[in-house]
Amino acid sequence: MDAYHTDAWAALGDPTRRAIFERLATRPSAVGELANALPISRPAVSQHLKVLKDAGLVVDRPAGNRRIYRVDPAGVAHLRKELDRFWSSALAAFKVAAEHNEEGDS
Amino acid sequence: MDAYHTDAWAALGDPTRRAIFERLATRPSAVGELANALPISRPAVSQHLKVLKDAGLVVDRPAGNRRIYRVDPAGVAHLRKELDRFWSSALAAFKVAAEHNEEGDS
DNA sequence: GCTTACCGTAAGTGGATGCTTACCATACTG
DNA sequence: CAGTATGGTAAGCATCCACTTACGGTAAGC
Repeated sequence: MDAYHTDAWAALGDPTRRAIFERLATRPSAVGELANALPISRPAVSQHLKVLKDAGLVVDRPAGNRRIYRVDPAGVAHLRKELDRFWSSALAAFKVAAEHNEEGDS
Repeated sequence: MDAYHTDAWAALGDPTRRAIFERLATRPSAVGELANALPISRPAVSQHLKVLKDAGLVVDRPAGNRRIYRVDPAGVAHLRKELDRFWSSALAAFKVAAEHNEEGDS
């Protein structure tokens, strides 16, 4: 339950997917609705949504004729945690290096 | 001064580059040193470093024979800010949707 | 000055990827 | 039951990307 099929980082690495994700965060939408607001075709949006869904970032729910996509809370929390870990591990030693900024190799 | 050549998100989307970045955050290293610790060749590391450098995430400094790469504070701060903006814009409306979680359409 | 170490770049290659059009399945509408 | 709307998927394609080997160029060691 804590392992996702694909990397959320890589999934959001694509600008188009980031745009889709941000738009979904603003408001859950149907596929055609997203495609209408983006400069790409509807199948392309569908494929992007598949990637996002595979990464656990979005979930879909059938709503009559259409299919509503929305941001997945669990995936967001997971990514949030991963980002926090990344930052902490990155900035921890980084701050130490900043202290040695004056001169340390001599 | 606030525009970077390439996307930091996309740069860190690659797992190998994330590993390099984290390792550099832990401790500044030379190219061969990184290549020795990774399952890829030295030129591959060089190319990854070029991408990271282009994204403003790392800086390099010649040290005698070798070339030391380290994390760039400005790039890290920039990415941090961008991530914060992303999260705030994403989670703002997302929280609203969570309140409607009980049931709203029936 | 010659050899060795370190590194960036050029060239080439296999595989991933983002996009398109075409097609099929499902659900609402008359 | 047709006809329309919505969307997932297959097939094809052009591009990008990560990696390799080969080469050139600078700095240290003898």
